[in-house]
Amino acid sequence: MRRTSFAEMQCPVARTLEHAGEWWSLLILRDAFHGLRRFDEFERSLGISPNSLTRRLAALVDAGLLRRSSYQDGPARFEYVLTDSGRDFLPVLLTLRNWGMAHDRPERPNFAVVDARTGEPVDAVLVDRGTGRELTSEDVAFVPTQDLSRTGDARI
Amino acid sequence: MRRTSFAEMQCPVARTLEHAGEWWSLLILRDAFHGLRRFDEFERSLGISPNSLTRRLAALVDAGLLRRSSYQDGPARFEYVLTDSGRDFLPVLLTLRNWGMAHDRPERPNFAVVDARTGEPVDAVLVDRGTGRELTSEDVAFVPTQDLSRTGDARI
DNA sequence: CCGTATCCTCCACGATACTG
DNA sequence: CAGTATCGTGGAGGATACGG
Repeated sequence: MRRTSFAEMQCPVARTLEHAGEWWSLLILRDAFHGLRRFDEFERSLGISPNSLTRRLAALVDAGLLRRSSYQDGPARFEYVLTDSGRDFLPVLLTLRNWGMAHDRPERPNFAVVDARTGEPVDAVLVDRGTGRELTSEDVAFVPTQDLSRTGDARI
Repeated sequence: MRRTSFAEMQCPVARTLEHAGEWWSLLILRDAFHGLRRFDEFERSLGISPNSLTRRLAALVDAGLLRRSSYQDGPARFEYVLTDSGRDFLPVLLTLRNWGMAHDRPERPNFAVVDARTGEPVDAVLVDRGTGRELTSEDVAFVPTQDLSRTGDARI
């Protein structure tokens, strides 16, 4: 056996890694978030070889992160657009980016609230329901909810 | 050239991928967050072959995410502990996990807000500063705070 | 117990050429 | 333009054996 199947592991991180496939996949998703949709756009942006791109695209479609959508008949043309699942990958990319930037630059990564679909920053503030007081990042921390952490055998 | 060097890319996501190395690396980091430190602990937890583990551990130490720390002389013994950089990877693991869990179960990934000092739940709501509208987890994604990424003992 | 050494396999990726 | 076909390679990872 050459490769342990991450898909069969209980851990949701491992399963995610299985679906995300290879590193190229994440960079393709990143470009998709930037609005790229067509084969040659990805090809030029990434400098990936066309056959590799074909494989990665197919894998992402297969994993349900991208959808292959016809936009022209005659000569059939397709574009690759993010599904909801694919869009849910944005936080992963953002944290990956933050790590990279934190270790390139003096600035540390900051807390940010972004639009779930577009990734655009959202100017929002946390408000305590009881007191009506605004909460800062000094006041609170974010932790996964009970629902998520208490899922039987699901360990990170 | 077999592999494009992600390290040379401008994109911080790509550079992060370069440093994280292979998928095993992320699972090793995950285990490190769970408190594992020794070779055989990782080996048993992951089911990874010992030589692969040696390579991954060395790569993570080389990338500055783990530190190889002697804890015993005589028969020299080492353990592998998270550096600050390694600890900064926690948000990546969390978002990876959230994605995996969101696609296993009906519930969407979410975060709970807790008091930074006591850990007590805080009943708070996100409000858009512009419109005054309350934001739900459907509207926004969270990029964890610096505070969270620095808490070494943060439960995953 | 904590690894290292050898050998091998498999597959992601690149190079190149080709097609409707 | 939007891919597919073919071929070759390097490196991750497993199996196994060995050592301090």
